[in-house]
Amino acid sequence: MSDRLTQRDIARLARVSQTTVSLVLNNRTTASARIPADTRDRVLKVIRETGYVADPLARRLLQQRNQILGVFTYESVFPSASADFYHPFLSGIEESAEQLGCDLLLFTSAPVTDGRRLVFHDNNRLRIADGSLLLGRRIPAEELSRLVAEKYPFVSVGRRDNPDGAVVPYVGADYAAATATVTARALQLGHTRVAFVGPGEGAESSADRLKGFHQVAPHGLHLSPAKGEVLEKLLGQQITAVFVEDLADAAALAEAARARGLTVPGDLSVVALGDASRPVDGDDEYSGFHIPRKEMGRRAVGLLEAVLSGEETDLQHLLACELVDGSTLSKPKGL
Amino acid sequence: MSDRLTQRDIARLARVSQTTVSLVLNNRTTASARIPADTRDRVLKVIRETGYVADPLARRLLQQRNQILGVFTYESVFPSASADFYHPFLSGIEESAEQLGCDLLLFTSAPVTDGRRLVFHDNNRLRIADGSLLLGRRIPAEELSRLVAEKYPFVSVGRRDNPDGAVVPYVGADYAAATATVTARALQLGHTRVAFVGPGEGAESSADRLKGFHQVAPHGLHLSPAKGEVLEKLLGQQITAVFVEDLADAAALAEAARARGLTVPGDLSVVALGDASRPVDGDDEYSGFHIPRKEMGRRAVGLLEAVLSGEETDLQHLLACELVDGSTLSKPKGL
DNA sequence: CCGATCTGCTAATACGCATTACTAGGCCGG
DNA sequence: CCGGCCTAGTAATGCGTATTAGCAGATCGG
Repeated sequence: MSDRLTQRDIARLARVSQTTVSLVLNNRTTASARIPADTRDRVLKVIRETGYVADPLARRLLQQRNQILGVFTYESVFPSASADFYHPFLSGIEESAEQLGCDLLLFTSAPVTDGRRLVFHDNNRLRIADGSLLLGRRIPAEELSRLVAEKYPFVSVGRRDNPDGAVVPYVGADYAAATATVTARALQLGHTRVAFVGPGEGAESSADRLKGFHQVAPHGLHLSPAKGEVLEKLLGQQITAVFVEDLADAAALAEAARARGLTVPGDLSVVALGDASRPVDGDDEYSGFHIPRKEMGRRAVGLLEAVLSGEETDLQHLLACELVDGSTLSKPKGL
Repeated sequence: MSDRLTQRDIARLARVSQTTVSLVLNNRTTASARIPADTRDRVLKVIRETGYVADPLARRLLQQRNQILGVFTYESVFPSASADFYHPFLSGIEESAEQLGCDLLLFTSAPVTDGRRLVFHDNNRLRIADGSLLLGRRIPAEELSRLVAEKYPFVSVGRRDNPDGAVVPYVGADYAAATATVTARALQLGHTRVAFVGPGEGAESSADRLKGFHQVAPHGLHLSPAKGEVLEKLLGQQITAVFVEDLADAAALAEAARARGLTVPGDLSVVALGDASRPVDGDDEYSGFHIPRKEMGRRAVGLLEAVLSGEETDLQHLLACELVDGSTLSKPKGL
């Protein structure tokens, strides 16, 4: 068995030129080039007999695009711990990429330093892809501004602050609005002493949530993440409803409260401002909201495709979160 | 609009020829063509500044390496249901690819038909990658033999039967040995009426397990997967130990048995021949074995790399499964 | 019966890259 | 001062395909 068949081989066998083979293959029937039925049939017969298939590489070489979308994650793509959290994003991305007929290139070659990757290193291969999706809790502003400056087509999954002058394309979740909504609901139920638990800064997603919280509860307490002592402080301040950035932390907090003999939501309402970044056991349904992760992935691919095909569209999208009317938020005791 | 950069662009910017750019990029220092340090640096500087990367398609067209490994999954890469099952494979693949400095190309462009993908379709892009890893429960023999015939470098994750005459490179798990071992253990404990639950055919992984089972328990019962009526049959045949292909099915069976007032393992020992293909709740630790999934991923990448660099090695590897001495296998009642 | 139009096809080219062959200029030894 | 050899590159070519320009022969209109 010799090497791969080419159009030349087919041409030779059918006693026509390579051009004719190509024309027949692609069904080209322009004014300047037409192939009569009998010649066409002769070529098709040879193609059928040999099982010839055009080399996709040579084919794509002539076109501008590669049909490859890059996926750059600022943490590992398949980390065991946060796998469950990132999975829906990737799932949505895969789904849309499949519909577009694009392959996904995971930039695993980017060296990991201090647990995170950087797009820009000495051998960055970003340009292999037509454009890329950026994923991760936090993305350094320099990276974003450089990407914009170099006109590299990309879309961030998750809202990012614009570095000076540059517009960062993204498909994010509207954490601020969702947090404001659930906070307002708690106030309506009669809670007056409320607290926010989480970093509230650093990543945009954290800042947005805190912002939404303070919009509705300007004097609400803000504590950093969850150890036993957080519970102490909450109780010391007679907090009756707590809003936790990460569902996993929320679960830990609820657990700790119950371990101390408190009831949830009776003594303490616990609201989760998103999904779990690590596995959680127990089957409470936490009040709060879910991040539309799969949809974010899908829409990010859609936006990237729009950018790549030169369409003029809004580059920044916020999707609504899905509110969850769970079992961990109720009226405060005594009302 | 910054069109994609080419070597010509780099050449123009660095005031050299395209050839020189190519030579610098590939570190060619043959007798006939050498580039002095200052010219080289000038070119490299431009490359760094522009972030130029060679077009992988054009590169592959000339039979070079790309530092891209393909990942072809015969089911969706990120399916919600079996995510947990496939995750460790991908995790291992990612880890090794990262060490090799390779990116991963997920062939999401392959159209899904009847829930599965096929490598060979009219626009297959396999050759963009240097070589590929194949993943999935079942891979059609035609696909494998065609891959071998076309001399495409690939490694299957999971043992595959060789199609006629062809040798399929793989890194698999030794299901037969592991199943034989746990079956033997059950017999040692005194079980005499044992059954195997699962397809036992179709995929190599199923066949191997059944084979291992029958090696040790030639007259053991074989039932197809788990509904309520499976339990009926088991009880009707006075089975005391059952070996289930899928941990998820094992869990369902144990659940059903308990619902009927039986104890596990008292009345019925339940052995899981592998990991769960879908989420399972309950926190039993099932006796049986685990599939060394992450290691399989790692080793598959290693084997592919060896193949790509032309090393002569064994193309077929079986890894031992990790035996689990869980809580669902004990002596049969009355012993 | 001669130019114009049509028919059926092919030669040439381009895509981006790697590679081979080759050249122009400098240097050295004899 | 001439032939050989080294240096630092470049021109040319080919990979397999799609596309454009164009050519030879047939047909047709006037």
